[in-house]
Amino acid sequence: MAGEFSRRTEHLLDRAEAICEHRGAKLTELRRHILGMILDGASPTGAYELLDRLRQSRRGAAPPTVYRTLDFLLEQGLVHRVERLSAFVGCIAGCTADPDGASHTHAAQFLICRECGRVVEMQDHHVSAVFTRAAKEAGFSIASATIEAEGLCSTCRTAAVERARVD
Amino acid sequence: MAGEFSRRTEHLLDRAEAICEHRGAKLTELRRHILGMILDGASPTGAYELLDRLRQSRRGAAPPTVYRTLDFLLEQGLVHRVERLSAFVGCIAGCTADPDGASHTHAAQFLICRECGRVVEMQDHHVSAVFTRAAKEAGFSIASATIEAEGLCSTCRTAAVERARVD
DNA sequence: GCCGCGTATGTAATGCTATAACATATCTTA
DNA sequence: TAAGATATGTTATAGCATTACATACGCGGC
Repeated sequence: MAGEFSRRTEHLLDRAEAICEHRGAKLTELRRHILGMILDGASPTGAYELLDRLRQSRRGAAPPTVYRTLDFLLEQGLVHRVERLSAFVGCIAGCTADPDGASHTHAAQFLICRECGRVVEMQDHHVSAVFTRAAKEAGFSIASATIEAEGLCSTCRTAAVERARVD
Repeated sequence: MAGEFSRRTEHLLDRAEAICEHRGAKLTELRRHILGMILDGASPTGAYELLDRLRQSRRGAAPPTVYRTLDFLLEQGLVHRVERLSAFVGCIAGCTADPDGASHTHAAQFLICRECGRVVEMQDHHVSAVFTRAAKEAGFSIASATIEAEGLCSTCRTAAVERARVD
């Protein structure tokens, strides 16, 4: 089964496995397989798409198979959920963290282009820090944050401006 | 039908109606009814809960009835969608905006308490501004942003600390 | 070794959220 | 009043997620 994923993905999987082990958690074959599919994907992947692909090698796979695995990966900070897409992406920071490091949560922001559908991930610490601080001032302690936006990526914005100019 | 909602809600509905009219949009009876239910609710309301309540007065109501109306209200900036809850809350800023004012979008942040389920809405301009600027630096222009968090509200946090102390 | 327990996965059914596609009604304005 | 635009009704279906219970697997203590 080795070589099933890209070299980069396999490398990340190895690191993720080491991180889990260090935490007393197990990146089982199933979990590794699903994390691999997510990491290998160019864009966020839906649970049922993961299920379809999983079924190619695992006959009896059903929704709980996938959702339980996703819960595990989310808990371990190995993947993010993009709320607006109900889809999942790998968390590179989570997969490459120092096993001795403390926190499991890696703040990320997602930008979704309306036009081309592409999703850009940002890891702007300042953005999450400002939000965390504002929440704290309201007496609220954040366990996990969702920061996402829909709009136009630079390419599509340029194209839109161009179209407007021609009209 | 007047007096169906709280005084405050009826007032907001009147303002929302004026705003729509000024924009050349119509806050029809159906739209007013659904917006009223949302504004009257203490916490975010799901589409199917709105549907159930709507059916008490409108026999043939079906999911599209509600979702189309929600689309309209979202477009007009009269309600927000809380992604993590798949639920809707009224946008006070949107309902009380100056009809001559420009933008329809009012940036809001939502804090959802894990313990008590309560949802706090913040309108911290700085938070959204920082996010918008960070996105812009990545070449991305934001049309609409989602900024939400799950965690503990001040009350539940205090209670949790108390419990920990006793143990 | 094997028993018991905790963890992980299999399996079937169901619930919740949202949209597609087409029909009908209402409103506007020329 | 006819024509077009907007709003709503109606039926069906798609997509996302969970519940509940059964089975298998791994591992420490006896």
